[in-house]
Amino acid sequence: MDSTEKKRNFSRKREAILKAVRSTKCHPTAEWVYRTLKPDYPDLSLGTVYRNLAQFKNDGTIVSVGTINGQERYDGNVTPHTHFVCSSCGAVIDIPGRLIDEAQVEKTAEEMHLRVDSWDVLMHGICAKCLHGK
Amino acid sequence: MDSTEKKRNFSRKREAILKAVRSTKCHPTAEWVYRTLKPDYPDLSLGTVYRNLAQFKNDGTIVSVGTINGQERYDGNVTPHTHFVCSSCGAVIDIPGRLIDEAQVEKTAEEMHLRVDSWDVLMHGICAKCLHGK
DNA sequence: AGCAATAAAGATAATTATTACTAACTTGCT
DNA sequence: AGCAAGTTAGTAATAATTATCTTTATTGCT
Ligand SMILES: [Mn+2]
Ligand SMILES: [Mn+2]
Ligand SMILES: [Zn+2]
Ligand SMILES: [Zn+2]
Repeated sequence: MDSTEKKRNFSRKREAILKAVRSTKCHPTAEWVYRTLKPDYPDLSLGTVYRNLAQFKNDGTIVSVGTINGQERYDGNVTPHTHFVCSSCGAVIDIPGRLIDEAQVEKTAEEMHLRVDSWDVLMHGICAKCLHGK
Repeated sequence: MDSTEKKRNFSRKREAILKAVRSTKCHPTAEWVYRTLKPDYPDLSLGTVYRNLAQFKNDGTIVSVGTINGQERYDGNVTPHTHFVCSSCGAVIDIPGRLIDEAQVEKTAEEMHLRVDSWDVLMHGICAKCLHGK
């Protein structure tokens, strides 16, 4: 048995939080998850959302896109893909594929004596909606 | 003349801040710049560092690597390159090259009706120093 | 079902990075 | 030197996230 593994009880709210993150493509913030669930879970606490998101991120159930405009953005889609961030409205949009040469990453890692666990590509620019005036 | 352009006076401290960012490969935080300059500029204020870094970033004089462990990391090297973040010690290390297929980015941008201004590749893992026990 | 052990949550306080404010000080120009 | 506009120090205010602590919920067992 692994001494680092922690027993985890079932939690209705934790399930709801995971479901909420997985239900959207908007790459939500903790705040978004909180606001979304609050009507159905009136006694939900923001701390609970933060705590569980951190937990899910920690064990790889969800992933973080990074901090955009001061807020961490999460993603329930853990299959590797690329992200685009709109500098105007802050939207985070999925781009299919990795756009990167995996073999070259491996080579670079070896050359520089690094252990590479993951990588992400973040594109910046203006989204279609913001480009079209409205 | 462009009405958006603002007159800017010379400032000894602003020059020092830029020089400090350019002098290192550590991808410093505002705090690091402040601590580094403080001995030579005893009345330097942290707000001044933040204000000028934001300004430099804004007009492209320096660039931001993103927010790592809650702190924005800057880079005086504006030629496109890749970054590696050590999950253990937080070091940000330069990786030469872009590792990405520029033509494919262009194609994707057009297909999805996005205007892509820039992109960065961020690798995560364990750095050489942390891998070797110490 | 009742119960003890412990995990999870709610409420709130604390922390931390960053931004805003304002009076005093510089700079660029005449 | 004298003025207008830009910049700073010092400090207060924000805002996201984390920690704490008490209460509640879940689990495994009798
Ligand atoms: Mn995504
Ligand atoms: Mn760099
Ligand atoms: Zn947009
Ligand atoms: Zn390291």
